Amino acid sequence: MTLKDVAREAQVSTATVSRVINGHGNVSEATRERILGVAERLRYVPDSAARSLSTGLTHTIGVLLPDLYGEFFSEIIRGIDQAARGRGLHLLLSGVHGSAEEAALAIRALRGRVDGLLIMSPYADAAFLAEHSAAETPVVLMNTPVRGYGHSAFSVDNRGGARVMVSHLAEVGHRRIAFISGPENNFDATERLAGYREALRALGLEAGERVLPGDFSEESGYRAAQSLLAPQGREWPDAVFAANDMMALGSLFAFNEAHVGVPADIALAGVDDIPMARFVSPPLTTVRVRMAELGARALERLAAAIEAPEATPASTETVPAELVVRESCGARRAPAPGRRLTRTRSHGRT
Amino acid sequence: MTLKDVAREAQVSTATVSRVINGHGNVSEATRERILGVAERLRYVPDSAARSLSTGLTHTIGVLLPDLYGEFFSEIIRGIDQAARGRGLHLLLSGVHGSAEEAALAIRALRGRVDGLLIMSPYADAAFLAEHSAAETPVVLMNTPVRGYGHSAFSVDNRGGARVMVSHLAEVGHRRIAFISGPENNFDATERLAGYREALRALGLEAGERVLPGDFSEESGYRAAQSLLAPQGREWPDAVFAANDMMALGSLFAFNEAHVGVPADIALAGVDDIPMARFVSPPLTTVRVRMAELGARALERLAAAIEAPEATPASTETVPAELVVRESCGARRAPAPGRRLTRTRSHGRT
DNA sequence: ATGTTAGATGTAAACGCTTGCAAGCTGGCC
DNA sequence: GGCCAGCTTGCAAGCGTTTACATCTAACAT
Repeated sequence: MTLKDVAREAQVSTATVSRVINGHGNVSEATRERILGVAERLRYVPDSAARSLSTGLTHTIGVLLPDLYGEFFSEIIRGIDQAARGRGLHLLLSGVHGSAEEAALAIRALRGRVDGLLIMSPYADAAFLAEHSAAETPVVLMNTPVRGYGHSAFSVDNRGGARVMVSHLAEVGHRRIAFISGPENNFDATERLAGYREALRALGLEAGERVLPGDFSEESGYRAAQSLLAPQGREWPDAVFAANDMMALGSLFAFNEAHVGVPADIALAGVDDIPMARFVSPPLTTVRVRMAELGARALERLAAAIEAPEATPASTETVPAELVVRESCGARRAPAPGRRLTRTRSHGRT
Repeated sequence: MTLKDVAREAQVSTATVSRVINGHGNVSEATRERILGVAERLRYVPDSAARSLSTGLTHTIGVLLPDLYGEFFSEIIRGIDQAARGRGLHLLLSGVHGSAEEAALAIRALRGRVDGLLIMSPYADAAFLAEHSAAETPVVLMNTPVRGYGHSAFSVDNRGGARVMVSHLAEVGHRRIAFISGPENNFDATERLAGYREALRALGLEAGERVLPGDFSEESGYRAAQSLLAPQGREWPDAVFAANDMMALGSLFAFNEAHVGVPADIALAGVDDIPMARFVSPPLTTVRVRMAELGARALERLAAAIEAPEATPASTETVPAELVVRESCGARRAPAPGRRLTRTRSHGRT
């Protein structure tokens, strides 16, 4: 069923049908209704490929993510989808796992398929985009190190989040605050580390600075905590701030094993607010980053840039991170009432 | 940069360029290389809208999911993406939140944009599809109650998984096995319930049958467990099998609160193997459903149906569910070594 | 009665690509 | 030398829409 069929059946030209379908004016009420009737009867649905070819618009935006795995990205996608739905846009998803080359390929393959690109990839710097994406395609970057190169960018305020956490720990009374860092080449990780250092400086706590290597894995957090407890004579810190929750959990395991009380003996905090953070014992104080919001806002901006490129100059925005205070940092004297996992008395059969 | 530009520059017709770009034979090596050179120099990238219009192929498949939220769907998407990437297919994602109407709209909007549809939606029954999707568009259903209506379908073996779990619980020695059910109108939930009942029957344990209402929420699991413990005179079951892990966790909380030892006093099991299942104490015995695999297989089938519709009759397949034995069911006498949350001695400040 | 105008509709080109068919060319064969 | 086969290339007609422009109609002003 094409436009032509409808036109023939309704005894009008394709132009008129097109006008009716697209709600352009200048069609008499009588014909409009006749055409609508025929279209309905014939179950006519416009072919979007043809439409795209003709108008140059796809009403689709490409989403490039480093991976489609896990809570983190599903949150972003959720935010993007919600915003896209509101604007009648479709989402073309592409998970770029490995190399820059793969990312380049993905971008190329999206050419002509999308009106704009939402990119989250460590490779997406200005040069890369200039090289691989069509100049006229609006691009919005998410959480990339690059800034101000003609593309809008949205980032989570990792640095600010880390600062707030350190301030909080200090406020609760901790002076020597250690940090378990993330992968060295990871943007989030380096920002969090920078925030940690900045805060220490601002609070005059540099003396207590101590950075332990980590790679965001639970395992690395576990090892970092162990190394902290190792009897090398050096004093334990008052608090351990892990660059993400998984490492904080790893540390928690290590502390538990060593019978080091959290937060009694050492306070603990992480970043991300993964679902598990609420469930462990003690519940983990952390920093919440609203990935869905980031996704939604990035899409909004991209949509604006598509509609009015001139009116939408490139900008860099930051999504705030919020402090989530639970018990692991020692701020709360009393544990939350009731339902917590480690209310468990040691059960049988051990 | 269009085909035409390349053709002009290379002094050949657009037909020849097209043949080279698409790797069709019958082009002399000399021209081929010249054209490739020009295309490279001009940074020519074929416009996919035009290509789609001409060939009727989009190399894109539409994915309709009930929601984009959470671990569950991100797993499916990951599986689909991986398989799609392997076949050079793109993914057009659509989260259908609410009504059947919304789903219909989404399907319509995808018309002409995709070569096939991967649908997971309670509304996607045969009549619905006949009504809203183009007859010539292959459709593969995921986890829907509908079967055998001309569309391929993939489901998780919820029923089998539940049976296996019950058998396992019985094997470990539990006779009275209670079940916390999921929402009544949920396909997964009803299948799991059916599996539970079947297994009970098969094992001659009907006497111990006891079904408690639940709705997949942690809260409902908590309440179910409480009602189980309520001193109404009725005996506790030996084991509680929750239709999903979240409810099992809720139950665990309730048992902990009541100082009922798991698995010493009551065994516990769930379904889903959510990440947290490994981390709680005792680690939760559960049934793992490989959603990524389901997604990947569904996509493979859809791709096959697109390439050779005739050679790919509709079929219904089931992705197996695996038993994951941890400690909550009482099967393991000794807890896993080392790193478990509740090794924690009760820490200070409580 | 004629010119003017605005609204309704049609005509046809364009969007960028693919592909069936035709045409040109080469060399080999009788 | 003529013919055929086979390879290379070009021509041009689509694919389904949109849209600038042209045309037509009727009402209205003069």
